[in-house]
Amino acid sequence: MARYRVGLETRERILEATRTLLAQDGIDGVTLKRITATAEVGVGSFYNLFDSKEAAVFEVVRQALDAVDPHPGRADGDTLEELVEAFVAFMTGSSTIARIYLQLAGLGLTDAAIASRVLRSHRRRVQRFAAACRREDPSLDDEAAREQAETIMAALTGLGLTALIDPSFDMRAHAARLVVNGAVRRSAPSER
Amino acid sequence: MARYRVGLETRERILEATRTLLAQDGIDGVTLKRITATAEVGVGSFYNLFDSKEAAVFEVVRQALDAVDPHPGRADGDTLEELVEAFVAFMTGSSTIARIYLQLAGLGLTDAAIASRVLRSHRRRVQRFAAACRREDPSLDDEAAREQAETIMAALTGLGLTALIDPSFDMRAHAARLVVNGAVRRSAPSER
DNA sequence: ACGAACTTTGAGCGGCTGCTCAAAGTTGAG
DNA sequence: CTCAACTTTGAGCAGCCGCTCAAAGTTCGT
Repeated sequence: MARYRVGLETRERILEATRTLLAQDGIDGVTLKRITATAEVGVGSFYNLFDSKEAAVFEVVRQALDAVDPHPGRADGDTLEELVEAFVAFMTGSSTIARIYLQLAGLGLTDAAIASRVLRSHRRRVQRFAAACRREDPSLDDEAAREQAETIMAALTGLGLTALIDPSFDMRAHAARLVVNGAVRRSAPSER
Repeated sequence: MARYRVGLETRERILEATRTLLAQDGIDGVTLKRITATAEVGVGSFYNLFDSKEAAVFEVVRQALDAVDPHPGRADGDTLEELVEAFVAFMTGSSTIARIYLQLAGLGLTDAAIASRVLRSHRRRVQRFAAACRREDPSLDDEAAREQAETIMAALTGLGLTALIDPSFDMRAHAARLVVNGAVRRSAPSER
């Protein structure tokens, strides 16, 4: 849509404004008026570059979901520690985007379109974690590795949510406990 | 506000309608028109019984938060298994209320008023879990028990979120793994 | 420097929002 | 049965929402 340099810059300003407002005030705080005011752009310019308000929000959200994965290029290689650390860093460091990510997951509870986007990214991440689990403990079969990955990821998500709501919560310490003697211990004794 | 029998019944119908809509369509799906239409009540009647739309939503939400605690009367006594099972049952069983609960946590990310309500209920629950942890393993000091409780609760919240978004996710199995050989194992070896 | 392609602008549209209020109807204690 | 207290009703208000469009301005290959 944007072909000239100025158009692309305006597009970036709009996305940046949308991202800021999403993180600051949540999905309800994002109105067209506020986006265009923050981006210092006329309402018409917005519709030159995006089909709808929803389109801009989705674009921000897509970028947010992508940002959760460390080393997206490296096909295989991240260790479990790296993956966990990357997730913790994402939650505690770039809390702006993390807030969007978690609020999105919440919205997925009642919006099927959002849910499918969240789930797709979630499943991709489960695979990365599962692969790391198998590298850590080759005796695991595919299914066990996947289950272990689901558990650790769900736990990390919950820890992140708590950390963002409660500033005094030390997510890194709790995540470390999970990994060292928690759900993803190296040699799972697991008797049923 | 409501003093006559009919008034109380209308109040209940409104709360029920609000609860249903909140769970079905999320916070954005709840409009005054839809509430009053679902409850089969005039708009004016609504404002006889509630100060604002927000007041009705908060009331539903308060009830939802209270519903997370099992045996609220029993001052001390629930075992860790009971607490975990109650949380799992809440998430998988009464998914209507569970959805409200989790979406509320998401909203707490950007709304300070909601955050403080969520945090208060969260902290109360941490105390119950921590007490259960100490009963399980009396060698724990207060601080260690609290941290263990925070970890297991955050993990359970994350598992619940995943379970509500992904219907194929078996929350009970994953929660069991957490408790049996996970974050809350009975004798914490914990070397740093 | 020309001029087609691209970008900017904001008043205004239709629609939905939460909410008010005066008039009519219902309840239930005495 | 009486009647004050309580409840119901919905048209309508002010205000915000996402969005359109025609006119004016800017960019940049030629």
